[in-house]
Amino acid sequence: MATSVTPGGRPRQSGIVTDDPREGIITAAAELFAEKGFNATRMTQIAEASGLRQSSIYYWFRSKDEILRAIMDQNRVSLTAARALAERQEPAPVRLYIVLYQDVVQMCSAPLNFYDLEEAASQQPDVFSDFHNDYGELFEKLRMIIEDGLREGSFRAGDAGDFVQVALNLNEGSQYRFHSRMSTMDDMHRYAETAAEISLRAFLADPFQMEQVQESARAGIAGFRSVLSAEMQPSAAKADA
Amino acid sequence: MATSVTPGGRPRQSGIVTDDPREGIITAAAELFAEKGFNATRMTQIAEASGLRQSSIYYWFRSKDEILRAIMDQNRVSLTAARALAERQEPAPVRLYIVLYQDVVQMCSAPLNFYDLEEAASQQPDVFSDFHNDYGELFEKLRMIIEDGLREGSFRAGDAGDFVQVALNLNEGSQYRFHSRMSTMDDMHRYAETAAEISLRAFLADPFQMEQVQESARAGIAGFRSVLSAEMQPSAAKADA
DNA sequence: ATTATCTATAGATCTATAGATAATGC
DNA sequence: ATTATCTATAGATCTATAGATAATGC
Repeated sequence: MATSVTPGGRPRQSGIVTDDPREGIITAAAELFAEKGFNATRMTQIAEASGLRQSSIYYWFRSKDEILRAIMDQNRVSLTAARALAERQEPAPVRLYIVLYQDVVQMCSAPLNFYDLEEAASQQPDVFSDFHNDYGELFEKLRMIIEDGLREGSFRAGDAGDFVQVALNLNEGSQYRFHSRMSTMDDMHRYAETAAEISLRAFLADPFQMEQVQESARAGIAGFRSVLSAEMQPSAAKADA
Repeated sequence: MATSVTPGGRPRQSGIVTDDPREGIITAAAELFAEKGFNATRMTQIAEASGLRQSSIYYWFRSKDEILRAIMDQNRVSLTAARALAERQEPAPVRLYIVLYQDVVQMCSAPLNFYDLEEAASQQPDVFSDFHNDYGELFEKLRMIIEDGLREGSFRAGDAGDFVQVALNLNEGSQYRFHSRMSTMDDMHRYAETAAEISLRAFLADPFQMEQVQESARAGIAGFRSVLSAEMQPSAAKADA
């Protein structure tokens, strides 16, 4: 019902023709949200960017929030990585590095500023309930990995929950920076490595093992991309209800 | 002109009497901004909280932004600590720890979410120009301390600018967390120590010296409070122009 | 006369709805 | 008849201004 291949309808004033108006709106909105933030983006701007008049957006989406919701669905949190890694055999530090790295990459390259999402989620708990669930699950998975590491003796003594909290605060602070002043993909990946490294150095029982950890993690990430991209693509496969 | 001791004027509908309405508005606004953020706080709410009608605020402040500005002036960034420590004799790691710790404490206990301030500053560069200046200066002072440490050999090799960036991202991500879910003063200080420790562990050439660094830093912070409170109180001394 | 408040409202801005209109396909 | 757009605008919300009003002090 959503996706249509030109069955009719009044032509657009702008002349722009599209296979999938819904998708076009999502793309345009995502870009604008990334640039200005959700609240500061106007429906008029989204409409203009997708070649429609303001009110025509409401033919495809019930509200501005529903657009946010749709974008969010396309950008599932870095849970995928965390789920897969939580129960793997590799040493805890390597698993932790991979998840933290992926988390930064995912948040930085997502169209939405994490804090904006969080705000929307707390203002409308019903519509965005899975946001909190996902966040909670990510937190728990990270905690599990850290507890594994504590048991193995690869992390220094400390409260696992505190470790998770600090690492996530660093990641979130990082994505905020990257969202407000954009830079290249390459810089982003470099930075994601730095951020993951910082957390790990701070947690490792023997920080001098950092290089080994990083090396294994890099290998892991490379071998992991296939798994991730396989699980992350349902956005392309979904259309109508 | 601002401060007045009841010289007349129409009585308030609320009955509430104040020595210094301006100050009352600032306090009420600060609390609301902290709770809901700047944009989500309404002039009506500020008015209600200070016992006035909405439009009466405009007798004391030209605009909502001017209230923000006034609050900001009372809460000078943690530059004070950075300035004082940048040129001290103590080892670089100790100085870095102290500044990072103070930075977290200051931002977490400030009425304003740092990111809100930053947004206001970038939307109105003229009114908030010193915000960017201060941020730049803090960044530079931190870089200097880290470069000192690199020269001394107390930090592992790396780009000083990257170190500063990561440490600040962690601190800012932390203050955001503390601003959205409030907790006790005690928790905050404990957390500030954790955050400073994380950055230091990640930067130290020999992470096993962390305990010594922390011990010296704690002593330094204690002996430092007098200096800080002496320099931080001009907010009390300022009244009219 | 001066000061500090009040009430009322202009004016700006934005989301969302109502109802008209211009295509297609039957 | 159905679909997808359009134009027009209601309705909500918020900041800021205009002008009236109620105190004080001279």
